[in-house]
Amino acid sequence: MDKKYYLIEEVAVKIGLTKRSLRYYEDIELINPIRTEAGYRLYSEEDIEILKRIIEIKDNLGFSLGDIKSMLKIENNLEDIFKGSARDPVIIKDSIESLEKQLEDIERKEKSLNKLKLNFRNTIDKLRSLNSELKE
Amino acid sequence: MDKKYYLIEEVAVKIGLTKRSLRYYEDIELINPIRTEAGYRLYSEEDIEILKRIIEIKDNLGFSLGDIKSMLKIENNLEDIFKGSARDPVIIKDSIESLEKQLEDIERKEKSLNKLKLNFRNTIDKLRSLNSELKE
DNA sequence: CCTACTCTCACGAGGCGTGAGGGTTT
DNA sequence: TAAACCCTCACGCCTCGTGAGAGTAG
Repeated sequence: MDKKYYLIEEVAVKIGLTKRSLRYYEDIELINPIRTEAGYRLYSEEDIEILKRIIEIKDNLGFSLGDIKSMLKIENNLEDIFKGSARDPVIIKDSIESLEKQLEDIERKEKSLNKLKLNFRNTIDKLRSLNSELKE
Repeated sequence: MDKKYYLIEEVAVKIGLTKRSLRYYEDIELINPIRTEAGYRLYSEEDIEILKRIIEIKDNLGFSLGDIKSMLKIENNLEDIFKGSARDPVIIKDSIESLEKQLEDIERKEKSLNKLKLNFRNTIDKLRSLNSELKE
């Protein structure tokens, strides 16, 4: 099971961030690529998937890199739990609660977004029919 | 048809912004309350509704005040169109296009949000069943 | 006279990076 | 030697405000 790894430049090109930003994302602990002996960053496929998710969540939704960092942290906790290394019921309970809170947040967003969407659709429809009226 | 108007302090309390922010929102042309002779801001019920929407869109969705400003501007254009004072087909066409672009944006957001939601739900479910397993 | 309003100038925190410069690896 | 990497320090821009101070209205 040998893995493929990528240097920072390849990753930058692949996902459309600057190398500088990739280093920055590491500074703020969003991502943690392994290193060569000499200290060169080596990004795994998995790292790249995470980066793509980060970009999607950041660009398409209203989340800051800080928000995303907490999400990822929770995910890491979960991995530990599922792996069996952290089956403390208290931790599990806390995790569930934390996730539920975030889920509520998401659902609130969804509601607002839906309202906005209907609003837009409505207006577009009205405009369209006005447009065809005028053409008659 | 006499309207009710509110001074800045009342509005601030009512909707949970500072007076300072309300003035700021006016600076950046999000809102435009009328004034008394002496220059005091007078907010109408309608202004307050707009402010509430601004807050919802800003807090619950990922939109900046700048984004919101463009949305409101488009809405104003639309009012003119519907009132019949701007029935230029070109303007109508442009408005439709602009709205469609924003709608696409919203739909993209919706998709990402939905993905995120499913992800969260899934994880919560897994955690819950793990939790009840452990209790046996 | 006190309070609420007006304005303007300026500052500030947080988010998201970027640039330069000097050193090391391939 | 050139190109790609490393690090650190510092700066910059944008957003979203906030604070202070001086003047006017009720």
